[in-house]
Amino acid sequence: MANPQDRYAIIVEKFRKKSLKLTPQRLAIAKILALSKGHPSVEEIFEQLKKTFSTMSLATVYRNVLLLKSFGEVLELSFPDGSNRYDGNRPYPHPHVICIKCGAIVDPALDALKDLTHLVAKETGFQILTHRFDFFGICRRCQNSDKK
Amino acid sequence: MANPQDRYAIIVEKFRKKSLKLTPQRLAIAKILALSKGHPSVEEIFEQLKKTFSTMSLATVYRNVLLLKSFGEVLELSFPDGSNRYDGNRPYPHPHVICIKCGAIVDPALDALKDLTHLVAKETGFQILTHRFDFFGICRRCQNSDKK
DNA sequence: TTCTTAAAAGATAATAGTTATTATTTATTA
DNA sequence: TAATAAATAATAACTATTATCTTTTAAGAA
Repeated sequence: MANPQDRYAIIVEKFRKKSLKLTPQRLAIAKILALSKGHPSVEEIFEQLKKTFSTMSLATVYRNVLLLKSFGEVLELSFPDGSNRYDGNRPYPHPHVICIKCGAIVDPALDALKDLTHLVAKETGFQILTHRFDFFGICRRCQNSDKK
Repeated sequence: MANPQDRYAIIVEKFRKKSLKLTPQRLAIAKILALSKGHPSVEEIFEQLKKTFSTMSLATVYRNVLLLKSFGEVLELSFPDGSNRYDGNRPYPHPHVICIKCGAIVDPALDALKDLTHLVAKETGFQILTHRFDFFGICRRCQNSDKK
């Protein structure tokens, strides 16, 4: 996991370079995404910030997440059930392991992937630009709680 | 690719076993999905069947795709842009290569994946149930047409 | 073949997540 | 401190999918 403070500084610098305003709401959203351990959803970011900003609007969260996505500073993970989760800490494609019971998302180390990309490019003739690798299953905690 | 006729027969048999009616619309949807070379969307299935069934309803396509999905006879591929495509020919998880220009979807042969699943299970403690592997890029045809 | 009926189709309303719009507020710079 | 371009807040609009309800039909029985 990248240092959250470094990621936060990088994102703020991106805003500054593009002469975008550093509003408190915007910075707070950036901070949550830079931490981003739990891969939060827009709704979760919104709920968390309502405590600090009483007038916080859901649209503001959507707007800024969209913006950061367009900068390549946030990775969007959309799931078959329609839900979207975000990673501002590691905004480049990487594999995820998702618990279908509790929704937890874990980043496994899987170095073998680079080789796969080359293999696929060779086999299909595609120029591969990005990828998405997700494993779905049940985390250790949920496996244990099921046994009770 | 599995034999489309076999896949069609399997799906029809599934309907029969569950005492579900074999309506012409239902059978036509099943046939398109059993072929399913191009990984059609609901909209594409609907457009194609309107030619044969003048009163065809979009809801009927959704209803039957949902049904087949619940039987495990169709694999749903949902994409970040919100689009959904379906594979009734190989309804089990397998990797895809998607062209971001023309939307073509190709199934590469990638035997290395089984090992990855075991690796991930070992590393994370998850019980892995399914997965999703997508490579995004530009197909050979679109690479060539760009050069013009 | 005709009759019965449970299920499916068709048409459309409802839903949910996201994006667009507009008036108000605010960060930034001079 | 004032000017203003941009962001926020509130809400309307949009889109893909699902639910509802009425009409039609497949399938088994008489």
